[in-house]
Amino acid sequence: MADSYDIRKYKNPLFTVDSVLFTVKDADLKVLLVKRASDPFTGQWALPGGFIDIDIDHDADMTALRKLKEKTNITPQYLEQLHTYSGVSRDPRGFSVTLVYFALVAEGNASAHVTTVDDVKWTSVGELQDLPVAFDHKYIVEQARQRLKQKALYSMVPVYCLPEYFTVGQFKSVIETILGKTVQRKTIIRRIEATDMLEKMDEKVRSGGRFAQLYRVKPGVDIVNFERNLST
Amino acid sequence: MADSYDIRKYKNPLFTVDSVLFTVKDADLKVLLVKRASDPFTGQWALPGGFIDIDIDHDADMTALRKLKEKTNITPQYLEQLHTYSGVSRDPRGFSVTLVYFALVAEGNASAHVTTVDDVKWTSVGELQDLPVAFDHKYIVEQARQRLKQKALYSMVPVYCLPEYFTVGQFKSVIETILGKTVQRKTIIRRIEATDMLEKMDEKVRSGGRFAQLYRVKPGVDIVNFERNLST
DNA sequence: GAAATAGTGTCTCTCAGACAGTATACC
DNA sequence: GGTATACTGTCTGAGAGACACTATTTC
Repeated sequence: MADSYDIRKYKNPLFTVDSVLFTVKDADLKVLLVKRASDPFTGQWALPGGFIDIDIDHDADMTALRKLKEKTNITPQYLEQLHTYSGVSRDPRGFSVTLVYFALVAEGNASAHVTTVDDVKWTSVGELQDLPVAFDHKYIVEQARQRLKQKALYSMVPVYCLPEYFTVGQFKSVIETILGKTVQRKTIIRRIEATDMLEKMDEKVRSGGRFAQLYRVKPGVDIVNFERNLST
Repeated sequence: MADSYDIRKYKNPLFTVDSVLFTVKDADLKVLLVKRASDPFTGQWALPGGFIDIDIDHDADMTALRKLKEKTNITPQYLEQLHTYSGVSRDPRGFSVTLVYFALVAEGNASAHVTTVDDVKWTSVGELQDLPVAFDHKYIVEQARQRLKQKALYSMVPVYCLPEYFTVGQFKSVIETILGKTVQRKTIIRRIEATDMLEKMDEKVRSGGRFAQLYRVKPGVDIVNFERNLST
């Protein structure tokens, strides 16, 4: 780490914390964007985020959560660091550093506030091309999507796109949306049984045909990884 | 990302870039540490790093590489981001943010300069406990070691701990050192053949018994990942 | 020859993919 | 009954683990 800090010698880069928050709605992967109210890129869409407030935030995780809460009233079910983007050319104001988080939330836990304001919206990642997006945020969303895809291959993370109680069919659908391909229902069930991360509830729920078993994530368990990927 | 920057409102956190540089020497995993010349933690060992110089560095990757070059005269064969550590309590000077890289180098490409100075040294990660280490760097090294271990299970990254030309036996030994367990030679060979990332050289080299085939990483190829882990 | 390391052949085991077959709901 | 979705049984295939076997070098 650094020697004693000399403000005269090192100009400080602009440092911000942003989040790529995904959800799955109607078999479509959505990302949360906010409309910028000030320069640069006023009026364009950008990832929710902002500056660390060192009087409030204990660390950057807290900044990410606080900014999501403030701007969108959402507390994600899953949060991890994606990457830190930096460079002289990604912000017209000069050298900038952005710590980007990658977050997941169930669609039902997310829509209440978002639908009441017009400067925050869920955007289908497929439709990002056509949208005016600020900074390098289009690229960052794509990186996050790749990470989510990878994680869906070898871990249970997609459960964090689901409501508290869910069926195998819903879980399968979320995974298929993330991967962009179908997977064998049998494979999902084998994985659920292998992990011991979920528990069966006492109730079942109607779902078109035969009633479906309800599951939920066991309280307090950690995310489970597998030693073999699903096929790509 | 952030709205317009107001220095009066947001005090800037201290931002630095550090690297955890590993190598494998004599079947032992080593990490590069430098002795601090100034407060805080003067005289203790710390990860090599420092401040971004926004007049020189195009991005933080370049800062990491520049600092390694300046302090240790090493250019790593592999470099990726590990994590960004932040918080109010990890530096006595106040809220700090440190972007930490994870890097690998062959032992032979690394020792020339290091052995001539006494404020830079390779430390066995097993011996870190007994050493006075600054900040949370002990914890960070452990996180980096876990990442390296994971990567060794599902990717070819350990080749970046090897010199340009190497044998299956050397590759096997590096992997075993990183994992702390033996692996089947057959498994290594199967993986080498599956990836097409290495090429056989025309020469063989003596190695105690029968001559061993020399390999090298094909120029320009990317790191290859596998869909199944080695067992842990 | 023995010792040491390199390399091959091949069996087992685990788990994802595939898909047929059964179960239970609604109409 | 028909249709839709839930769930099970079981075969195949890929790749890691294990380990016996052969090959080539030095002594």
